[in-house]
Amino acid sequence: MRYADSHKEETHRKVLKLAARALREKGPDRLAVAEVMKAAGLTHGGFYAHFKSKDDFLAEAVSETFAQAGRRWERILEGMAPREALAAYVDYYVSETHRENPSTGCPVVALNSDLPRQSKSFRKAFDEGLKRLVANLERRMAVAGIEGAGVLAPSILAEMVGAVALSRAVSDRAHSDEILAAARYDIKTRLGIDDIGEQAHE
Amino acid sequence: MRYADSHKEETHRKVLKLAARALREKGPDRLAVAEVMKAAGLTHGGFYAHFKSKDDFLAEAVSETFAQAGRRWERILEGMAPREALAAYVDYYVSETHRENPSTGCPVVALNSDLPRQSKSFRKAFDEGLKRLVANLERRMAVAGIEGAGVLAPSILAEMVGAVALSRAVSDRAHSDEILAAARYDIKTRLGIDDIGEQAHE
DNA sequence: TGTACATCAGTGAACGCGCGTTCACTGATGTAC
DNA sequence: TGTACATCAGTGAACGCGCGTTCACTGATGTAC
Repeated sequence: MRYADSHKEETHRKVLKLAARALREKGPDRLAVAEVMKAAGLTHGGFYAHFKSKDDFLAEAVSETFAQAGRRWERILEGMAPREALAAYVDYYVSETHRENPSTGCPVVALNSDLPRQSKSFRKAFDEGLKRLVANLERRMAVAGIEGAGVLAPSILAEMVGAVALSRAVSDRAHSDEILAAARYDIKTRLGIDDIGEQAHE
Repeated sequence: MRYADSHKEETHRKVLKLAARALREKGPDRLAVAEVMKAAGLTHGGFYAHFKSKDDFLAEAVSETFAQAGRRWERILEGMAPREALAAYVDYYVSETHRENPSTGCPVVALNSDLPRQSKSFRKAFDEGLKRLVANLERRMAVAGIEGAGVLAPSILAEMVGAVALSRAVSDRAHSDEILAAARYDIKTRLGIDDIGEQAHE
């Protein structure tokens, strides 16, 4: 069975795409090589034709999680006015939907506490993805006319990450919802956009 | 070798104490039963005289991490006036020291992203510990005369957790320090105690 | 007071399983002549 | 135009290791008589 020239590359991408989801759901240690290959319709033996080691593979998968999340944001916020986009960003990030779906959500929430225990290459890939994520948020804030976006952006992200992480940890649904609502309110107030989006309807 | 009546209980406590540190450092999956027993000066075979399973053991260890952290706070803030204690709480939580020492730090930062992948008993123990942590913070806020402490406490914790988690993820030291400083400033402003502690000296 | 037995925290060998990694092989197709 | 050979993505058996778990055993001391 000979394949088209692009076939191997396509398989590589397919495996990575699936891995990026599984990584956020299972974490780096519980994500099994054989399992991901099976999900892609392949056997585990072929894995090493695509990746040097599980470590290398994980680093690529981490980058892919950030890339996926980045594309997702572009898609959701496309065409929105800067302030509306920023408000929507907060509303989507700090949402019940995000809480319920780690595998398609932000890798920072899904992987932050695994980070210090992982390999150098894993942490490097995460660091780079995080840097781009923050830069992106900062740009959106600057475009929306927020002052001091450079200092504020990581702080805003910290609050969003913490809120979603806590909301996942709390078993009581109502309490979990409250945490998210309180965070949305506070963040949008800090950004001066508490007149836009969900908050305004409540 | 027959032991004193309290011997087994002491061993149990000793193992748990060590486990609580190792858990925050290595995470639940990389924490090996044999390793913890060895650290306590025992062999792995004796483990099951103390714990029904690794799962049970982990749940106990989680509770112990929250208990340790709780006692630590009591010790540090003992005798302080309410507002000073609250400011010190924020300064200690959102600090470089906390960032550098996961094994003695807050379990919420150290374990939050592992949580959804762990057993029910693990999550239950975490949930209970978290509830007490939030209640404690809320009480300290109320005593310090903060309005709406009930809604504010989890939101404040979210920001603290997120800031320390992010500071651990960012490789650039200066940038990581900035994240913590920005979070301290924002949190203390939200609490109306930005005139106390580190912030005031900067 | 002395002897046989019960108790029980801890020992260490062994088992089974999951998983990362290796490697000889497959089989379809392109290429050389 | 046909034949021999090279290519190469993917296969699947096998290996080794770490780790959770089990279990027969140890050995010091308390207790019964």
